[in-house]
Amino acid sequence: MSKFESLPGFRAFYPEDRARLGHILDVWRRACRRHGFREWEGPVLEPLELLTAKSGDEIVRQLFNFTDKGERAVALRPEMTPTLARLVAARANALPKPIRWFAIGECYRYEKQQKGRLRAFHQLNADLLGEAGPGADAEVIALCAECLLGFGLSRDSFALRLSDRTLWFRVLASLGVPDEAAPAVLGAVDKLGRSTDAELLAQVTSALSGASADPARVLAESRRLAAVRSFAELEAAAGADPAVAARLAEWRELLSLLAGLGVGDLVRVDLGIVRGLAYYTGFVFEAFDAEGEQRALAGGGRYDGLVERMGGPAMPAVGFGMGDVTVANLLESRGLMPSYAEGPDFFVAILGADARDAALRDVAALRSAGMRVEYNLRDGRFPKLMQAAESAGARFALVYGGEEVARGVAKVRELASRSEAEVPRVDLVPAMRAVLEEGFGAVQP
RNA sequence: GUGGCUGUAGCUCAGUUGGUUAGAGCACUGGAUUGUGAUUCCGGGGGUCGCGGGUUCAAGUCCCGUCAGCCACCCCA
Repeated sequence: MSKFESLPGFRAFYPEDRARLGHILDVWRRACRRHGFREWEGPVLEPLELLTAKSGDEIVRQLFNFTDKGERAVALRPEMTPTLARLVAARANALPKPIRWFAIGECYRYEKQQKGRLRAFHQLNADLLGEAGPGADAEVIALCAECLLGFGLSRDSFALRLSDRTLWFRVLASLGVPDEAAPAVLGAVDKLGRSTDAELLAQVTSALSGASADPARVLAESRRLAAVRSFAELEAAAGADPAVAARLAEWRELLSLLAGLGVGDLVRVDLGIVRGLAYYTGFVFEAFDAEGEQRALAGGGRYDGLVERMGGPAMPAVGFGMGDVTVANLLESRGLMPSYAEGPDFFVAILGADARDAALRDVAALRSAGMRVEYNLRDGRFPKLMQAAESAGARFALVYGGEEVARGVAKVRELASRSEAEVPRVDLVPAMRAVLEEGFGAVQP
């Protein structure tokens, strides 16, 4: 055991772990590209004030922040959205709209870790900026779904809860809640299932201090709206307020677009989702595990005011984030995590010193042709070498002994079937290319 | 940040009322085996029992502290 341990919440990735992580990142990247999103990347270390500008001073508690040698207050990025806002703001007028961008990067949060939550994790962020209509929301929600379907998850194993902070704001306004008090009331809504009635009433009362609205009525109406689980219930709950009714038209459009994009069956209306974050302004959604643990897998929504607040022009935006830790847990529990070991194409088994020179020439030739080749560094006997080839994860072994070299051939062995064929060494590269493309039959007599 | 549970080999674990030099299986590695791989046999490496202190003739074992992991809160960008 080493004297050193890794820092809490930080992971090291052995090759098999890295292969699993790579699988997740690959699936995300492919899904984003299929949707026409372009990848960007930002700095891991950012000025502290970029992060507090977005989320307020309270988040410093959850940041890896310090003062660097130039006396700058800096922090490891806890997310990528502030960086995105800065990049977009800097070229806002030059970028063709809509902007479809995604990023995959490691992010850091100074929190006490537990299941599904570490201090360093990889996160996918996908954002669509410059389009205010429901078409953008639909596109991003569909992409979120595709980023999970790409793992081979069945359509009933997860779902997307869809809610709407615009609708919440309008309902609260019709109850006499002033705009500036609405986020605090939604903070109470976010805790509906977890706090006692007395605590909730106290929180709403405090949020409404100085306003004319009746806290008990606001709480009761909020409870009713938060219980809405379908669009039909939503229509019924909307009431007579024309501002609320107008919003339902955008709901209809969004639901229709989602159906058109083929993910309508994955969406569940759930007005109980309000997202704690104050900067969300419209539709918000959460992907969650529909079986068993019901854990949250991704979250996002519309944040129309953020780019402007970060110093850019007014720019509508919608996006989501998805972390590797919860996704990995889900795939493991569903048996969907591939356990492929990245083996070489060929294991060259060198039986003796008299064959090594010829074998290494062929190793070099195969490698130059782009094939992945491993070989035994010290001479070994046949059984051990076949074991070594197997445990290396190779599909084929190439056997080099004195006999083969003397006759100018190499022996090709398919490890799984244990069948063999001989190939003249002068034809080795094209023959092995054919084996990889067409299978072992390409060299069998 | 608060609370609960748990720390013995890479992994899963055993270790007696405190008592010799801390063990097993798996894994790794070498040999039996000088060209056809899953068996078998023999050998080897790997532990300051998470770390520090205390009690004791004696601590993996009891006590305190600390760190780490897991879980629940908090938070969830």
